[in-house]
Amino acid sequence: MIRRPTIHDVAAAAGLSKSTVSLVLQGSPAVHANTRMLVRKTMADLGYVYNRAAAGLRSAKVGLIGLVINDLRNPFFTEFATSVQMALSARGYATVIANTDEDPVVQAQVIGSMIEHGVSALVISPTYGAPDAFAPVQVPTLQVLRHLHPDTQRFPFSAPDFALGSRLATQHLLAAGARNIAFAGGLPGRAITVERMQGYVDVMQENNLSTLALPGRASRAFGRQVARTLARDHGAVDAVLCFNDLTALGILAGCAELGRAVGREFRVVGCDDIEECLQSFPNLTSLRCDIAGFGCQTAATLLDWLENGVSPQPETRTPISLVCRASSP
Amino acid sequence: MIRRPTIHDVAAAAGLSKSTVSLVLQGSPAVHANTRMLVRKTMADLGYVYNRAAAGLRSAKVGLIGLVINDLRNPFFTEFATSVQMALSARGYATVIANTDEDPVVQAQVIGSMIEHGVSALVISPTYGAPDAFAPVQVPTLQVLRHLHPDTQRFPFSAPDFALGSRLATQHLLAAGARNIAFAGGLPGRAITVERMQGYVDVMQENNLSTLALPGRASRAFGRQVARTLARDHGAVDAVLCFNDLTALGILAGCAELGRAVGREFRVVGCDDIEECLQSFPNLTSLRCDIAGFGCQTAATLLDWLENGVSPQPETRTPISLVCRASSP
DNA sequence: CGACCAATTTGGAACGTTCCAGTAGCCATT
DNA sequence: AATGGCTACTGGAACGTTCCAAATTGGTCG
Repeated sequence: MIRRPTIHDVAAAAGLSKSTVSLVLQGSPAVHANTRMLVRKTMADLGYVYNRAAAGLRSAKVGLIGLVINDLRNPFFTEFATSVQMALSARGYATVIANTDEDPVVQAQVIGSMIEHGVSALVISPTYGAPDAFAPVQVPTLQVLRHLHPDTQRFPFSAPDFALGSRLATQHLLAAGARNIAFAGGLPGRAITVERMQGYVDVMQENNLSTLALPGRASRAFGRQVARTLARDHGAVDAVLCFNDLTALGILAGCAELGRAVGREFRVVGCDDIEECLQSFPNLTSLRCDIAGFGCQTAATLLDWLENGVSPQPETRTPISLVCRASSP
Repeated sequence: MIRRPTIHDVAAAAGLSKSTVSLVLQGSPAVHANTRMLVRKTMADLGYVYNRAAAGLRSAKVGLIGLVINDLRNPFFTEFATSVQMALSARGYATVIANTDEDPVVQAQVIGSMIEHGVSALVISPTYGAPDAFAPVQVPTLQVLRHLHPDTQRFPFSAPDFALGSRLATQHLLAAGARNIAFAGGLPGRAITVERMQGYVDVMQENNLSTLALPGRASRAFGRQVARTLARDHGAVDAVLCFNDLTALGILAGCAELGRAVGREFRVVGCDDIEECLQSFPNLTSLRCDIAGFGCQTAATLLDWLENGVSPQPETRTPISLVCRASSP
């Protein structure tokens, strides 16, 4: 493995000074077009590659952005992470992605490591139970999807408007004729659970209907279990609104297993509108929050902050809409 | 945002030289225990954070590892990527993850960007159609899951033994009584498709049975379409072996839609054994390749190469086993 | 007491870039 | 012919580490 050529080698080969080569790298208009071309050609000939670490040392910006995700295996977060990463990549930034698996210890470690690597900014979808996770952070940081740190001035927060979403979904179910609507999934006590339930609770109360919450891990396995629980203990329930699509898809699987039809008699609505909603049977009604768009927007906001100093709004809510499909006709 | 303290500041505050502080940082046994403690304490007091970029400049190793994935949205690859990342993270390396979305242009760009960032090594699950993608790579690089670059001496290859897997699956279906077995999914002509079909084709020929291939994108949507095609045009087919689990799950959804029972009369087998196999209805028989374990092993192999100079085998195949579930009793 | 040794600590030169304060050359203006 | 103002380029100091050779300390031995 031979030493890779540096700016000096390029300069020497082109008969110029390293400063001129550096200017070319930065696209400075001060260098003559001919010189620029000569430098470019020399670089290509020598197989020169830019060393960002060295550049960052001097200019204190490395073009690296950290993305910390609490559960990367969940397709909702995968979609978010990939869209952020691809948007950043298109703007010339590299993304360090890390999965914390909802573990505060891992999260602290990962954030520390990213800071050591000199990331210019962070996007964090935090794990609960680690309120001090943001403590060591000095760089611009966005908290997304989950509102953990109270100081949204320092750590602007953005997420889809889940409360509105569950309101829309509940109204839709009522309009379709359902009366005994349950809410399934979401660990009890967590802010995100409260938020995703909010609209449901409000609308049910406005209509003097009683609520039924079945809290639990927002997974397929739990959804499947919910299908059984409902069939056994809550025969009157005629619709379920779910914390997320995974739970809803689990319920669909559970109903298939029990031989229970989903549709007119028993309606299921998910949340997030992951791609699979279109591929399940029956197709799943869901709340579309355009997570890919949300990811792109997150990337854009961050770069605007980083490059142009435009401070983001302390709190942003993006729109959410209901996509009606066969699981709740 | 104030300048963060450096090794010099720590040294000054502790009344020592920067060299001593550096030695402490590297855990050198040459420094006295008391001195070490003093330095540690001073660092904590000042809120010192290590600057890896600067260190890497001198020592030419940054502790960054690049992970390039062709389709991060596919749960199979997500599982792989997260397990690699978490294994590396546990050993103190940070991981730059990028999704190429099967786009050779994006792939070339992200590999270039990673090299600029000075990654110490790369793990690439490559996109087809970009045979020169590895050209600019000077660092230790593993190609995983897909065999693209022929020079496995330079770019060692490892993957589960898919050909063996499809052999096992086909034998299982034959033993269960199926005779008209189709193979669904996988883009025609690609090495990975040929490989995943290999065992199927071999076993069918050994038994003088004719094969039926239904090539296509290995997605849920395609699987669903396959279910329709089979019902309409190939009534005699009594079992399907799939390129991957997504295709198989799509078939399950398609069958549910058509009201066709999956089980004794019509058997479905997937490949990869993603988590969802246990949550589908009916539960999906699949080929377990322990992708999480494969990810950990990949990380271990890479670090062994990087840290101890142990060159990996040019080609490694990891075991694969059949997990029999309700979709093919 | 001087020499020698081991255990610690230290100063300065890298590493590959950017940034700043120039310099050189050229042309137009006085 | 001197001055000023461009444009294009340049030399050297910085950035925060690591690495190496060398210096310092405190013993021990003859």
